Amino acid sequence: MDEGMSGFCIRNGSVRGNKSGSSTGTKCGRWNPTTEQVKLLTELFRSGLRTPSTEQIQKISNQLSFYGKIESKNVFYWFQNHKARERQKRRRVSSFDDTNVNCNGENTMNASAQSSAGMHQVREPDRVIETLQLFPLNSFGESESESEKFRVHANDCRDNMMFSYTMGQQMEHPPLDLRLSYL
Amino acid sequence: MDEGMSGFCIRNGSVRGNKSGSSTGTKCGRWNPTTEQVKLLTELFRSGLRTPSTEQIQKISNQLSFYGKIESKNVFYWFQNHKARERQKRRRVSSFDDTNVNCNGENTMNASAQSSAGMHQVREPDRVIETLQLFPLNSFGESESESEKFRVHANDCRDNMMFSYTMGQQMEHPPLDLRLSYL
DNA sequence: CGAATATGAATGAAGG
DNA sequence: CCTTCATTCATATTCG
Repeated sequence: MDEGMSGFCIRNGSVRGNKSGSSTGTKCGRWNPTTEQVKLLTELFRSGLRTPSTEQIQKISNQLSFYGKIESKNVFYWFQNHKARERQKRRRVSSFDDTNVNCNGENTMNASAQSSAGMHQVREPDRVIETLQLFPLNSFGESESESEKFRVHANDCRDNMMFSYTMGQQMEHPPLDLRLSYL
Repeated sequence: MDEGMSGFCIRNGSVRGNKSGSSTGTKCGRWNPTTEQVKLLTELFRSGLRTPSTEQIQKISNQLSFYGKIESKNVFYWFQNHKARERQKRRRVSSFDDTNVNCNGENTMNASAQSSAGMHQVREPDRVIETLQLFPLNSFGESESESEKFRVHANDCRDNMMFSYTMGQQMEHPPLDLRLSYL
């Protein structure tokens, strides 16, 4: 089935772990952030930066270009995605069955994946905020964070006491109603 | 040979030897759907469900959890992949010169792409963000010696200042200044 | 066993 | 901001 495989975008660097050597030829295709870039971006994110302004994007991109090719739009998209997924992640982790989550966690995910799409990793426990804000803006991380969204899942994603009927009750029949009309 | 792979592609081997014998390899690697789960998911797909909403995903996941460990994100990914690959095959089969040979457009980083990327952001009503003063006190900003004369080429409103000099790594003056106070 | 394949997972990029 | 698409990575499974 790989005939005609869309391989026009030659897989250049393959993994991002490129540290030396012919760094990503990066002929075309999409931006492949280096480890350092991801790390720094994550740091910024953790520091509370969520939606950098154009100027900030410019500067970040400029600085990060030291580690590899990068454009402003990459930074822009990165923050967009990171933020969005950080939020979506919360929603998607079902708190039903916890038999899976505790398996010592982060194994299959990359470093950035954990932050981005990783599941219930410990979110920033404390972003040692040495923040010295001059004006009462909303720059603070969590204060302005969830803005309009209320946190429905206030409790942690641990094995909270969900009403797990899956184990205790012996349901003689699976309550499966997967009809679209029901969903 | 580089010992790189610094943490990013953490392909930890801890998950080795998964399910050697144990049928329900509840190992933490990746979700391994059971036959019933796949069957039901396929049924739903065939019923026309393409991109379930969050609620639907939750319900499906919930129902399918009867057959084994599953999370919402598994359902989400399943539909994503299924749809994408259905399309992919489609595309492969009809490898005719479709009108949209726009694989060319994949030269993503061009003027149009940049402008578009920047576009969405420029719409920002430039609130005086200069007040964003944070002191992350993280490690990457240790070096004080960096000259404050950083000049970002803010010449153009667009972000057309990318110059990827991915030449090498000889200059190892790592310290960048990504402090928010600077940004 | 090792390559080829199928598929789960992740993420960059874009659209709306 | 939220959703969706496309591409790629990683791994389980199958096959020779």
